[in-house]
Amino acid sequence: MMPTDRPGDLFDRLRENILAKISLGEDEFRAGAAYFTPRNIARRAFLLQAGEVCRDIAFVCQGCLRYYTIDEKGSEHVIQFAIEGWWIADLYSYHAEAPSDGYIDALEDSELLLLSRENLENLCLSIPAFERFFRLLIQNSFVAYRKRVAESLSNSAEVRYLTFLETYPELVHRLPQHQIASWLGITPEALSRIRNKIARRK
Amino acid sequence: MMPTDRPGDLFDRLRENILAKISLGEDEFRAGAAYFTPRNIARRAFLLQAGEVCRDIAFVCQGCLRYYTIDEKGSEHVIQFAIEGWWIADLYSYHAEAPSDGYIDALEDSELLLLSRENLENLCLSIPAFERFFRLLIQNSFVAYRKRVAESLSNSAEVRYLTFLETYPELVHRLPQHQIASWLGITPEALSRIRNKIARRK
DNA sequence: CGCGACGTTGATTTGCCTCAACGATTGTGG
DNA sequence: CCACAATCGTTGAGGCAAATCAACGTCGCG
Repeated sequence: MMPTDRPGDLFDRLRENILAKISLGEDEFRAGAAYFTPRNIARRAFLLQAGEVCRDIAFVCQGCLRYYTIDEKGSEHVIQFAIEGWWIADLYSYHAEAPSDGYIDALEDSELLLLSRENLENLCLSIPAFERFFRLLIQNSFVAYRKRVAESLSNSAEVRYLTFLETYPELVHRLPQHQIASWLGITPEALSRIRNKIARRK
Repeated sequence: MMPTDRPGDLFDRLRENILAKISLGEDEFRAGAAYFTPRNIARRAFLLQAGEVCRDIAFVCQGCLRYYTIDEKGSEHVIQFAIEGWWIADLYSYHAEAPSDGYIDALEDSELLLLSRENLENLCLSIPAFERFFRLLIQNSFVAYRKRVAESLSNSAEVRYLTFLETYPELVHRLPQHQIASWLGITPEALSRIRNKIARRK
């Protein structure tokens, strides 16, 4: 079904997300939305596995996904979470068409809008405002990762956890603790003790 | 002096850097180069200090700079180095026109080409190929930071140092060891012991 | 020359990991 | 619908990597 045929709830969230960064007429938005492909994905299912080329950028309409890597000892390391209103992909693999070194899977049943590389290309050509949107999107992601590097160089696990609580309050009660621990770069046991310590202080 | 008046050595490196990513006629390049301002900076001098707004992106023609933050205990943490052919700025501050939380200073006497925000804007408007160039630049930086996050989550200081050696061999003999230690997120003493250990192994 | 910057080495401490065991909850197949 | 397994969070004991604190040698430079 064409998005122009119905102002579907799926696309409402995309519209909101895009209009927050750039200004765009409803006609242009609908034309742009046509480049996206809706897709549902079940909890624990993979959107991307290491070795594959990342074919799509995913916009999360509903649900929760993560991008993570596995090291040579077999441990998972969460690089990114994505809930409603977030974008997720392995951008390196996506643009270079090179095999990804990580995995994207769903932590909850999720509804996505996918944008393939060819469609992104055409979308940006036909509606230049989208070029600007995606530049801003990458720019913001870049800044976020740089902050994370600075944070991890400067602070203890406890401080990093407190920063996480402040920065992503909507994630705290939604993610299993061991996933948060992985994102922080510590073990679940360590996070448990940190939480215990913080609770005792109050 | 206009860059069109002489094919100055300063701009040679910029040309090389840009042509490596996009294709551009010599006329367009010269027109673009006119938006840049040459600037020399002495060792230990600041290009940016915390609290200031980052006014320029710097392209390094010659020399070496670093971007770093200072935590509440007064310790420095190097986020990025930049030698010839690299770009450096606090992009967040630059685009948001918000006060920076870090410092950029010169580790060696350096020659730079500066690009202000207004000039970047005009440059991209007048020569669209530059818009693409800077998008690619940010994209690559983004990917590099993401790799660094993954690396720091997965590996010990020793492995991270070995990765640094492989990834930036041109930096190893040029930077003081305590700067490398700071970039790795360890103390100079720890790096000294790691180097000692590696040397003994061989 | 003398001072500051830099790298090294040693002794001690500490933050986090590892391994192990244990409840609580969830989910699933018989 | 229950029984059993798997998942998740917690707690304890012991170990290790890196921090901290301190001392010292070397070099380069004003």
